Amino acid sequence: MNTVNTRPVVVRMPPSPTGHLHLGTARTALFNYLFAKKHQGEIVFRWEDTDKERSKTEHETEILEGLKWLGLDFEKESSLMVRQTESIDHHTEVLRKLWEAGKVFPCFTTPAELDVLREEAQQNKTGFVFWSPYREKDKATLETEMKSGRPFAWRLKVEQNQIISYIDEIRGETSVNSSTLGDFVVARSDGSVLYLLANVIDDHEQGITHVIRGEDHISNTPKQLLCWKALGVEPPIYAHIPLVLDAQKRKLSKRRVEPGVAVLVPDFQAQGFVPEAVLNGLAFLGWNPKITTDEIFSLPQLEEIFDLAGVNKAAAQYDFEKMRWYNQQWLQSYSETELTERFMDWTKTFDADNSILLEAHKSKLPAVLPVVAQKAKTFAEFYDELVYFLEAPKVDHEALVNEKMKISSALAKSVLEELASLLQDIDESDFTAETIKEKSIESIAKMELKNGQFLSPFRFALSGREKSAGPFEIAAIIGKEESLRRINAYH
RNA sequence: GGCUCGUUCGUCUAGUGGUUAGGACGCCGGAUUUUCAUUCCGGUAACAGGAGUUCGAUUCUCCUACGAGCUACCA
Repeated sequence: MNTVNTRPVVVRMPPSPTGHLHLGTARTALFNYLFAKKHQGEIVFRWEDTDKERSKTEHETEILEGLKWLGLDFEKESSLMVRQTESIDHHTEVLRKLWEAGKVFPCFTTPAELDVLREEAQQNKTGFVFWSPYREKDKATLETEMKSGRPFAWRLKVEQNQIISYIDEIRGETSVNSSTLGDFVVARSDGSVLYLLANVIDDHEQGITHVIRGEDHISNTPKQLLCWKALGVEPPIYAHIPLVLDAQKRKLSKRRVEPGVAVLVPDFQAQGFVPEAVLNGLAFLGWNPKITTDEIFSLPQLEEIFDLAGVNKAAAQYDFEKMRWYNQQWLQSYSETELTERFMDWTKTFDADNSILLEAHKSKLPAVLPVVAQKAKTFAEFYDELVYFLEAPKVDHEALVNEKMKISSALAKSVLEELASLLQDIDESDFTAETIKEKSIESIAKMELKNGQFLSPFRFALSGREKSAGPFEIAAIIGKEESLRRINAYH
């Protein structure tokens, strides 16, 4: 299955700057990047910007920046960065040579006529295959026809009834009969070359050895192989990676996904994912290292173990929950200071309102954030969990009462009084979660209470919540003075 | 409709001509915890169907079913 190829590896990354940075695009970029790294190869980054209507520079920026955020710095890593529009003249030149060589021909069948034929094929329940009546006309006739100004399209003269087969690095051998292809269009009348051919010309020009792209291009491959043949050069190795599907098993698209589910790289940024996690999750969508069951890998580690053989054939359904899990794993792997730094950076751009408050409490964050990271999976969920560390909750006497736990208003009051003196007695320097816990247990025994009867009012007075981080941790983090202030607020 | 590709727990996947078909997410239960979460332990659940090859097929072959992609003078 391995095609012997002694040339140094050259892959390419050819995005169209016509939209946002989609998960699928990012994954294709990742796989190309990893493959190149693994084989000490080169990367050609090519903007396929020939669609002038839809190509936008802001998309270019977003795509490049988004990839860079993920850790894939193509500006730095690419041996060549080009725009397809720069080679338009060259495309036209190649087309002219193909015409001279009799590989392509002008076809004067009009779009309207083609529509009729398509309709017919549809009704006869056969595939629409078009063999142009102009394919066998002699050159001189066609030349004069062209000069007449009649509109035409350039078509490749496809040999009939030929088996076109190739070995896909991921799927093995696949073959198609050229009879199902017909003479397909490769350029417009004005000589502007279409994707199918332009792509091949560029790949050739740039010495691409491996084309790693999405499965949605699989049916283009036989046609492109024919283009390579017309050019008279050896084609590269093709590898088609499986599609990413949504919950309905359709090609993943931002539009069809449930609200809150991130699909575009900017979505992940806004929700407070860390790039390592997104990249990690992306790598495992349709790929598996096989030699281990570990699933947490950094980019450098992936560079080591990545192998096209580990890429799956079947399309993979996208699971946002698992992405969130990857994020939590990464969040928990950071040191206090790193977590704080990353979180603060994130709030500055994505949560500016709270950023100011957080900045004011910055010194507390290293202690608070690791606790928060146990509960929240993304930065966007952090604030809600850490706000009570920073600001005193509202006093609410009634919420202290809990019939189920047998906490009466009077009991709550005495618990908080006990707590106040308990905390007061602990020395500032010894105000740790452990000590507070120790003393609390003594008080619980002394008052002959159940743990919950004591700790529930404790938790609520500090956090204003029934569910929160542990009261000992909160107290230790906010400190003696603030803890007492919150408890005494109930007097 | 035509062409092409694909099919192992709900999801991502490992795996082999003979395995108790393994791991992860999710879910459920238990332990720890005052709670939620974390952590630890345990559980749930899969080889699409049929035929063939074979002593034996989840694994090899064929057929069917289902799914998806493509089907532009877009990329």
